[in-house]
Amino acid sequence: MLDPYLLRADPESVAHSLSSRGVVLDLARCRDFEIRRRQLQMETQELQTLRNLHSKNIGAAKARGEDITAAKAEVATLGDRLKTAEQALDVLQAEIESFALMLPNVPHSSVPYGRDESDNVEVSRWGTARTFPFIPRDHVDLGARLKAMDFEVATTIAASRFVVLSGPLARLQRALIQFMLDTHSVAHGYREMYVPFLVNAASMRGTGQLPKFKEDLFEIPTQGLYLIPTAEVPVTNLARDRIFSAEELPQRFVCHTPCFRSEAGSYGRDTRGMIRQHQFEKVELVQMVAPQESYARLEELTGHAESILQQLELPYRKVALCAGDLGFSAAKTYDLEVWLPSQETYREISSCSNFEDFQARRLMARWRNPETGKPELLHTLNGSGLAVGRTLIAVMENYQEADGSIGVPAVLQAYLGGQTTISPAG
RNA sequence: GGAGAGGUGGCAGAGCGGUUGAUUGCACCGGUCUUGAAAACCGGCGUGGUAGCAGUACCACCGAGGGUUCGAAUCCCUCCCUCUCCGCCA
Repeated sequence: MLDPYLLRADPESVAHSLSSRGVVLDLARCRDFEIRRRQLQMETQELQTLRNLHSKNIGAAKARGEDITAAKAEVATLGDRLKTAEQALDVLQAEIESFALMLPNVPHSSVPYGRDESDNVEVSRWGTARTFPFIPRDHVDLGARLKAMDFEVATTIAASRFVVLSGPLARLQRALIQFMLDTHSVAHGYREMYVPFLVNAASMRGTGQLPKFKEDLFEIPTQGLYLIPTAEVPVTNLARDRIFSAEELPQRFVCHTPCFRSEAGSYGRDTRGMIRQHQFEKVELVQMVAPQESYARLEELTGHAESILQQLELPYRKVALCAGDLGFSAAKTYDLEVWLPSQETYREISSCSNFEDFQARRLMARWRNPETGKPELLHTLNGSGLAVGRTLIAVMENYQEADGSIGVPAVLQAYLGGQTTISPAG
């Protein structure tokens, strides 16, 4: 959520900032909200003051043993007027809030200008794509030859966009998760977390999935719960309604969870293979930090995600999202894109964002600023470190051999009991 | 699932219809004393909002939401959560 003061005091500047991401702010509506809110609130408070005054006098009179029936009659109509004013104010404030909840975050000044994906700016590249003396297969073919990746049976068990992994690929996926968790917790200093995979509506609102993106979620209406689309939701909500001391920051968490997404808006896109599934594994990095250091932390966190790709020796590039391609809650985002030989292109495998105080305001996640002594909103960040399903694909495709076997990256061999290759025969 | 108890400030814990935003203790911050520290003593110490240049004034908040009342932390209703015992269960 945007700063309500700013929205009130200077809606023009908010409108200008949002226009860079193609969002038009209804200025007339903002001004109308402000005028009505101010008037109703003052009226309500005046009536409350009056009522409190009368009630105190009645209390005092009663204590003196005086007759209070006349005084009571005098206040009789006040209650109704107050109730009317309070209700009108409630209605208006709810209207203002639901309006504000639909507004996306303001892009940071360093975010490149642009309308969509094609305007994103490549920041760097790492590694070189292997040249194959044969035509590289995609992960679907490779998985089928290993008899370890089955989309058809998943459809009979659940629906399309699910997969069943077995044997060496199920184990390889587990090895990737272990490797990522170990790296981030031991080498990078994140605290490993295990959290609920179902969360309530308040948590979804806190990180920005609700109210605007309800259709992207899997919902359990009978329980009032939602399946998490990313560990970002439960982990960031650890800071909800909390005030951290300066010494407690930064809070840094790493968490592996399955992620559930309805992919409502992507019919027909990436229908082949494991690129886009309703359920996938992800290791997520989350930080809660003091505002003045959040952009330095974004660079750091992105570097932590990059180190996984580097250790797996997977070629990738780092891209700064342009304003028009930014997610709803993000002020700045780097995407990491891994090289997929079968598609001869880079595909997103991690998304690292600084949300500034956008999520913190919804969450009431704060820290006590030593300079002011006051609780102030902190900044939240997160990034995939990495999307495990897509990492599995990338390893399979980049490490494949002509006979359909797959080399095991050196850093994963210890997690596979020293195994160096996965082959169809075995 | 059955039976009971309870949710109050950073923590502990009073208050159970009136001047209580809330006794007290601990923690925390400032001061006196001390060579320094501790102890003792004095003072301060929640959050959000409205008006104002400001000092300040006012409003709201005692799990959440409704209700009763001139007036609710205190009474009533609904919901959420926690604890204890029994049952069931990975």
